[in-house]
Amino acid sequence: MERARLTIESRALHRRIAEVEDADTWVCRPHAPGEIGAALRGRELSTVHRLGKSMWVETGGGPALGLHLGMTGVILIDEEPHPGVWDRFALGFEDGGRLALRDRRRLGRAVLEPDLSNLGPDAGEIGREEFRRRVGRGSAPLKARLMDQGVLAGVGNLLADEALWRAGLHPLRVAGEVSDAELDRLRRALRRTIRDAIRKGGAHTGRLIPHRTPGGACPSCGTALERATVGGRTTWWCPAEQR
DNA sequence: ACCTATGTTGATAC
DNA sequence: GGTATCAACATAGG
Repeated sequence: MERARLTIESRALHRRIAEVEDADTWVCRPHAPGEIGAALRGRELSTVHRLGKSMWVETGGGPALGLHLGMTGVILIDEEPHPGVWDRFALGFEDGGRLALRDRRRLGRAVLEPDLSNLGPDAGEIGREEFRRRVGRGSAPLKARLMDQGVLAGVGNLLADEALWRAGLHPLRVAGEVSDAELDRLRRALRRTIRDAIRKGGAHTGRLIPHRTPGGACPSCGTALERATVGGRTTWWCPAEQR
């Protein structure tokens, strides 16, 4: 999502919106077709922000446009519409260019004035004390706690596996029983993981990620990785190094 | 054909 | 209230 934000920041700001493709009522829910268009036509994108996996674009006095990529969404600027039907939402600019949300699975969202009140602080920015307070509590598995967007915004399945592996912490540990020293270690690993992911282009660039597959081994010690469902998501970890 | 998987998240049930 | 489960989407692969 930070990649998408930077793309918009560098290539789409200060361009005037001439038309809006908002006919997909699933991706644009709860808006009716034409509603986003009516609100944004004639506006210019002024600034773009991100909190965790959510992004919003301010439109110089108009309503903010919230964008979410779901699992398969990507932001494209000035690209031709895909031959298929994967462009679920788009802004057409006065200069002839275009900003598109291309999303095969349609789990992404485009919405006016997005509600961000259920999100915790950004996972890459949170301080030590608040991280301890928010993550180190409850009876849920540590990984589930990490991925709870109300606790911490921005950690998805891959990032969680990668950060826990780097920190040497078992995903099934009870969150409330993790020590402060371990939480500090986890926060540092998570920060590093997020920065690396942003720099390299995504959470899939992590070191553990390529090995999250049947027969995969820990890239550090060679032990066969274990797999289970944790927090509803497929989870891989090294039984030798993560405790 | 049927079942599984997926860089997510919301509504719902216990 | 916190936690777990299922459903929403579309596609690919065994």
